[in-house]
Amino acid sequence: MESYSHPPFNITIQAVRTVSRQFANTTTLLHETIARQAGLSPTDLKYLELIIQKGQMTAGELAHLTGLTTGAITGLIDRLQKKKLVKRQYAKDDRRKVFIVPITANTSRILEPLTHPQSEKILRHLQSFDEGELLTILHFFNGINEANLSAIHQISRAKGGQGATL
Amino acid sequence: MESYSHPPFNITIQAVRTVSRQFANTTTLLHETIARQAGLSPTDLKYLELIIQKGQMTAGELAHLTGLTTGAITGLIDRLQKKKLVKRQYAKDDRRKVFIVPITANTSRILEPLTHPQSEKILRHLQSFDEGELLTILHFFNGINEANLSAIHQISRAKGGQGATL
DNA sequence: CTGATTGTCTTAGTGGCTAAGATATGGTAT
DNA sequence: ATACCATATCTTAGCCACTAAGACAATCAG
Repeated sequence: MESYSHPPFNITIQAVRTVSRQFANTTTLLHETIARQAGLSPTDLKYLELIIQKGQMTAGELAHLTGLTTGAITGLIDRLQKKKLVKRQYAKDDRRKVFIVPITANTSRILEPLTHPQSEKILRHLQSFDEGELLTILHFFNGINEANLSAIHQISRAKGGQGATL
Repeated sequence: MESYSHPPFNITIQAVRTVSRQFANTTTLLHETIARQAGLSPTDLKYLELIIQKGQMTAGELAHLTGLTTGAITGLIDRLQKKKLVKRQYAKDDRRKVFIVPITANTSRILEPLTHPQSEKILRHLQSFDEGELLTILHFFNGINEANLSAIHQISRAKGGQGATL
């Protein structure tokens, strides 16, 4: 009887759904905690990370990417600039455009102490899996991400289709 | 001697980190999309889900759980009550206390059409894994969640220790 | 019964958001 | 060049959820 040593399949599936939801929750909460500790709002940190990840971009591109209005972007840049985490750089070829340039060194100095221990812990956890297991996890995430993106697209399309394009 | 470098291994680990971050992002974005489509703010939906998940509770308990002030909770309940998604129920034994009772039927009617297709898709994805693979995924999530919670606790403790207890 | 405590609501003030329009630059047709 | 329209960002007014502080009502302790 394998049911002695193995929980029923459906129960395991339900367990995965539960812990993956918890993962989203704890990850969001950790992000907010880090932001508050870094003296930023959660959204400001989120968009700062986006700027760093995508590299320098214009205010308009960021507005489109985040789904925020240009007015909100102006305020966002103002706040980040005051903290020396980004700077405005006016384009030479088109002086209307303003590039938002991340000052990565300053951001790292603030964030790294907060994230480093956690990052190491997760690395060790990941190293406890073998290559095949990691590929399973990778495959799991890829499927969910694909489903999430298509659901976002589909639901947005149903009615007022505006929002972030992250 | 550092020659035991498995070339693909570190790359796979990095890939898992990337897709798990994307998972958090797409999940959050999907949640916001669903909320907007349901006529709720993302935070209102988040807290409504919490009320449903934990079952009925008093306003003060919700305030403690979410990290919001009691004033914010009053506003939250007002908004959800106006939409008939929760109701206030004054405790018999202590008439200061107000229980927030979720009206699950109304919430389901609004949310289910939005979430059902996605839920089915994810179920099918999960069913494509065998039991052992699901247990691997489960183990992965459990480790991360534990690390996240301890990091939240540790970072919060470092300075102003206030926030949600979700 | 009195005074302190508890649980929720109310009020005033703050901050980030949107919508709309101002400002400045760039592109195009004549 | 000139006039005109388009584009990119900033500015302004108003909104809404939040916090902080305190009001109010119910409960508890001596």
